[in-house]
Amino acid sequence: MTTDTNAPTGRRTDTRRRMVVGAAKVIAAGGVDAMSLRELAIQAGVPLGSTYHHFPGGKAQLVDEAVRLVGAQVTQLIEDARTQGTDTVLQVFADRWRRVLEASEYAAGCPVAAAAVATDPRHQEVAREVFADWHRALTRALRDSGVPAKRAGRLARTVVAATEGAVALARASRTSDPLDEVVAELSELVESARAR
Amino acid sequence: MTTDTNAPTGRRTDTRRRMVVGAAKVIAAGGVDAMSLRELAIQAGVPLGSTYHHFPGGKAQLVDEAVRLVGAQVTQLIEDARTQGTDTVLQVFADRWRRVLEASEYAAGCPVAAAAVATDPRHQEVAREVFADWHRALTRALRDSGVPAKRAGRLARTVVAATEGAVALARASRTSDPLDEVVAELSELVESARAR
DNA sequence: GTCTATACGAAGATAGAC
DNA sequence: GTCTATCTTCGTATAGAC
Repeated sequence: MTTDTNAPTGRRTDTRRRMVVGAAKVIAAGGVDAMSLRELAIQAGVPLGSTYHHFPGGKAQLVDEAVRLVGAQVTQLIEDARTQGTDTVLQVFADRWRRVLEASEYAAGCPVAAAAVATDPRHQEVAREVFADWHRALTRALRDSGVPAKRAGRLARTVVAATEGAVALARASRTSDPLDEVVAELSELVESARAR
Repeated sequence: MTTDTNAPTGRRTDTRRRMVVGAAKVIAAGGVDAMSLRELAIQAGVPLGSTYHHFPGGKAQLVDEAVRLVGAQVTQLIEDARTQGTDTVLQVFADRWRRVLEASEYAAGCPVAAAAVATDPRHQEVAREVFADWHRALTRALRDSGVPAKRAGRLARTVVAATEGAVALARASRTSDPLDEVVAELSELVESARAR
């Protein structure tokens, strides 16, 4: 039963997830305000009313879940790169956003950043938690690659900030050049932090 | 006549500017979508209909003017610091945003970044131009302070990206710590770029 | 020329039929 | 439990009175 992927319950579960994924995409492209439950329900092929069955907390809940989902995915990405001893965690992190940018022709960016600049403090809090997760994971990765513990935290924060900023610049200029340039400079910075 | 600050025409001109300044603040706090012409008109003490007399292009025009205004102010700030030989252009740029963050208790950020992630390509284009202005000014400043010409452009881009990203992180965490950390790292980077 | 009143659409959310 | 129809509010924009 539970292995039957065509079962009604299976489809329903899939629908719920598709709504969260769809929400993440719309938020990444236009911010929290641009995400309409109506349009999202239409795109997912479910009636508007059903949205409140799956998400009793309404729009706020859906937004939070979407941001947390992307947040967890990226945290995992960083963790995987770290445990595999990849010494280019920078690249892994930046490439994730490069793919989002290119796949959307620079229309979409980072949904966590969108939540960070939302008016609702609730969404900002979620963004804070996700950024903190990324920061922790990146700090560990930098320490693993030889950056002194005292410096790693500050450097990891800069990696998150610079990359997020580069994504915004890339959207404005419709080029991934900002991301390339920032990664190059961050690499220099990490290298010099390792040396001393 | 033109020096009479209490003249009706004087007040009108002031009203128009106040609307642009007010728009910039709302955009900085909640993004382009959060800026309502209704609320803005109320706050400025003018009827909603008058908005379209001052800004025939409607909301889009007001948004663009607001973003360009802040953009020009910051460009001037960088230029002033450069011509006065300030070797901490980084600090001047970052402090500008630190003030915005603290004055709003971390509710407001950069309106240009907000335009960069807007759905309307028109606003993104304005953001691109403003970012380009800042980039040019910062590149010149870095060259003046001894950074090789070939490196200065890349480094300036990183300064803009990292600072903008730090503002977003600061809003999420309701602390200016990210800005401090990023400025510290950027200073190291500039210093090392000067040395070699 | 300045402002009042309103048109028109879309948003989030819910009530209630089935 | 699932979906239809609707309520209320707020957005941009405009028509037309003064």
